[in-house]
Amino acid sequence: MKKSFISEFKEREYFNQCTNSDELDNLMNNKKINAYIGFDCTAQSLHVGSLLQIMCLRMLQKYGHRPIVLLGGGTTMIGDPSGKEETRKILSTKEINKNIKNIKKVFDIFLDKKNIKTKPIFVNNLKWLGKLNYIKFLREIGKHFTINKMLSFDSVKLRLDREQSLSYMEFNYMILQAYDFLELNKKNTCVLQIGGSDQWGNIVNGVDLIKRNSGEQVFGLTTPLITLASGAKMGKTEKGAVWLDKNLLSPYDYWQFWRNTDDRDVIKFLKMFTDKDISEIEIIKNKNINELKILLANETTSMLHGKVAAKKAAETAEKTFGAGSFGDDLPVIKIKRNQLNIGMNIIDVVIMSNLLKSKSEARRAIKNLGIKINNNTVDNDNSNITIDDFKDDILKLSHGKKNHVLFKIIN
RNA sequence: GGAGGGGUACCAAAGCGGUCAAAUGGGGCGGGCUGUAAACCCGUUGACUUCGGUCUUCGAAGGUUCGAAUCCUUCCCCCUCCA
Repeated sequence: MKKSFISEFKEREYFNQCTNSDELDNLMNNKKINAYIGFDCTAQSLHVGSLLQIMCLRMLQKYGHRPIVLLGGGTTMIGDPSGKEETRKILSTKEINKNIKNIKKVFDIFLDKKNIKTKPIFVNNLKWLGKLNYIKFLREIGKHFTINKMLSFDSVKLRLDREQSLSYMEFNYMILQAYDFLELNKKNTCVLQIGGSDQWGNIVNGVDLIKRNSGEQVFGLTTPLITLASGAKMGKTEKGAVWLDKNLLSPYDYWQFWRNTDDRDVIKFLKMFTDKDISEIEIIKNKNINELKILLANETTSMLHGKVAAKKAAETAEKTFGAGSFGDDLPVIKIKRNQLNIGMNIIDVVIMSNLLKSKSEARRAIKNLGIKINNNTVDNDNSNITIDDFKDDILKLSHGKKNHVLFKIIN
């Protein structure tokens, strides 16, 4: 039996809830549909927290459906209260537009634009939300929403239960998102909205609104919130977000992020974030766990940064961790030869490397034997770095096992 | 609007005139073990330092005092109960 979108969606553990799973499956097997996911534009790019949603769009294309990517210039101006404890800071239109432009690049990478039938449609809801007439909107759309029901949605309820303030502006967010769906349904024949589980309330409102407005049945589908085996939320490390943008996070660091996946999450991530067939994953799943992690890192990195970058990252990792050497994908700091004539204090060199932020931290790290030069532990924070510490004009400085920087002499 | 309670480092939470750069727990970072994993153990966790100390920090601004996170005044914010 041929796989369906919904069956694979479930197999890959993308499935959380659906307004009507059977009918949606039926519809998608008989017809190519347009489906949308909205993305928040509060940040300068997307991070792995949005990757599952992006994978959903890819899967739509795989089954011949057309993804609609909504970059919410309008809704970003309001701020979704779902899952948020506090009102977000309000961004200016200028910032939002800049973000949208940069975020779009992510989709240019992940989505196929060649196939005319599944070529993604990009929309910005500011186009319609920005033109709304308040009175007209209240009469036509607002009448379909009861406050009683709105108060029952988690996004609102949780805030109120904790007596955290929720502004009238934010309170309206769900109506705007519902209106987006209606608009896309009318203009782009969109019949499905996908989102994270925290979007369920917003999505259901859209489905209801369309039902009341035109009687048409449309669908909502959500993906689970990914929690790591360790209990933490995925995608945020202490060093910051795992960005899907090489200017914000290098391909090497992206590769490392996946390479360092908890054992217990590896198979799940292979299913979720790679194009490997489920059947293939079933076959290899008992292979050496470290090989699987490397596979995961290679697959995810090639998807985002390309095969060449992934290979380079893998080679650098191999050399750095395996051979105790280094690869050329590590961050490089250039240093002038004449700076080394008198020697440089080790503390200053550590600061220059950006491995640590303050001199105190650097001293502490040295005291804790956490700093290495060319794999030799530094045990004295007074030592000097001179030209003799360089081999072939290169010096590797390490903080811990995983953080390395190369210093390269330029003349 | 009335009556109480509170705002402490990344988070939670002690401290309530000097011994407080501030207990403890979580988180982070480093070390050990290992597999660039988990668990566990150890160290560390404001900045600068000639390693003697110095500087900035306990909601904000003033004040009392030889000396304040700790006492007083004003202001801002949050919570609980009443209207």
